[in-house]
Amino acid sequence: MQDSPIATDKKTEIEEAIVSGILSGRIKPGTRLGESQLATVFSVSRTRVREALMRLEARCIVQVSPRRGWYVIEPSAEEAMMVYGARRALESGMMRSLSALPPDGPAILEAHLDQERAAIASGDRQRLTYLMGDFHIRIAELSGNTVLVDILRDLTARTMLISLQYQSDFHARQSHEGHCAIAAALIAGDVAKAAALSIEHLDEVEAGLDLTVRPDPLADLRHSLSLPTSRSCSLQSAGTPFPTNQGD
Amino acid sequence: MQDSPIATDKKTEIEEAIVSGILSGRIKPGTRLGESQLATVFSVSRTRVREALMRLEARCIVQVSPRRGWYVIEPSAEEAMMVYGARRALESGMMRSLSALPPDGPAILEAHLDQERAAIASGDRQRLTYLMGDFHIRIAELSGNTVLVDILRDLTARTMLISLQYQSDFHARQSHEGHCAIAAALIAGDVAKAAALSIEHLDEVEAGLDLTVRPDPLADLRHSLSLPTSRSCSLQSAGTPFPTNQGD
DNA sequence: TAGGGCTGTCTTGCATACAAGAAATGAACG
DNA sequence: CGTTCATTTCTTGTATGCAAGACAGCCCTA
Repeated sequence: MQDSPIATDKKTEIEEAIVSGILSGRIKPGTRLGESQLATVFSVSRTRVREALMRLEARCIVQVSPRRGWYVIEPSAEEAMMVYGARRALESGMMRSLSALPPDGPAILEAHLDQERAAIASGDRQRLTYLMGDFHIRIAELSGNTVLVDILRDLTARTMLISLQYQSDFHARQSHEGHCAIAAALIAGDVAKAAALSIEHLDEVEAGLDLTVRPDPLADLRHSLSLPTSRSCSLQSAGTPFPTNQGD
Repeated sequence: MQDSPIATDKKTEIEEAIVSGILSGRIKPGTRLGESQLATVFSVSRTRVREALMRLEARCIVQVSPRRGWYVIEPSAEEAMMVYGARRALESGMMRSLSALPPDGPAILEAHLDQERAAIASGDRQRLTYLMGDFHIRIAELSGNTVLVDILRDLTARTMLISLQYQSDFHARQSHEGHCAIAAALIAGDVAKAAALSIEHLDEVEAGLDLTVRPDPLADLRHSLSLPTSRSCSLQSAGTPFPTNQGD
């Protein structure tokens, strides 16, 4: 039951399924999201699929090319830098506001870090990817501010797309250590240090990207040729085109 | 030209018109937004209206009550505090990242402050309301980070709804002075001071609200009775139900 | 008069049909 | 063989129709 994640109400089912796919790295930037295909997969009419896609478009997660199709956003280098910039501003500011951690805060952080360690040990990369992004959301949750959580959730989804597009290799251990340092500072109550570490951490992750070279300079051309992106997207023709139940 | 603002593409026309109405205070929290009415006003079918409303729902600006109707969000006191909290985190973090202002930054800030002064002098409250929120967006624009701008734009719209619902009286002069101080610190290059002033400024504005008393404790009840909110919303029966062209 | 149920009306929810456009295909032609 | 143009197919864009539900008003009853 933990596969079809949360399984919220009918209304946001499709939206959440797509976001979940992105968050766990199953759906890549540039993936085509055909209305009819999704309608078939979810056994609904195009109307509801469109509504979900519209909402995702408002969240800057998908994009429609008029009369051509819906595609998961392929963030440009500029957009990538801006997303990281926004996260630096938001998260550092958030840290500074976290002077009083809730009583169970340390335990929550420790539990999450344990999960990260377990994922590293087991080599479950999809889960690790998800956890790495989720750490920051965990912290936002500690603030008790759901507005902050929602904003950060969207930024995390976009970050995931950026990583998939520009990250040459994933320094899981380095990221994990960054998380540990931030958590330690927070638990120690040193919010200024936590803020500084957050900026540093995001800088590191951003530095791990290769933004100077476009990962797929022929992306536009490929689109005109209707080739998915660089590799197959598996949404196009596979028997189970939308593996929402994959992963943990 | 500043009335029907931007008048972007056909696709976001309805959405932007509603947001613009909120930003200038013409549309109040709790206002009912009937699909058919909007469809008539914009001379389109309900389909496109629904799409616009869905996008606005994703931005936490409107809300649908199943089979009853769409309403502009009436932020709860909790949500109000969280929005201000998010803005404090975001804006203070943003200030600290603004070490290098663009060359025309000071001029832009001064020009905006002049507009605020002019609006105060002329007593054009609608325009003043709009400008007060827009100041913060101006600063985000100085960062050159459109991601930040978009996030702050949505938060500003929500802030506007909060103000309309909870602000007993509008201390325009005090807010203006806060803006002046922030601008001065930014121009002087003292980002830490600008960050501190931002938090202070938002605290002041939040303190100006009356969050302890629900402005309309019977809101839910009224809804069940299908009375708009507390007063008439003018969208229901007026001849020109949706005055998008009103205001400056 | 107060309460309960029925019915009419108005709303959104959702599916479907068709229009409009883009891109791929293939044929004709130089 | 390469190019151009018509056609065919596939996609989204938009409107419309009908179903489902909520609410208001009314009548009926006790």
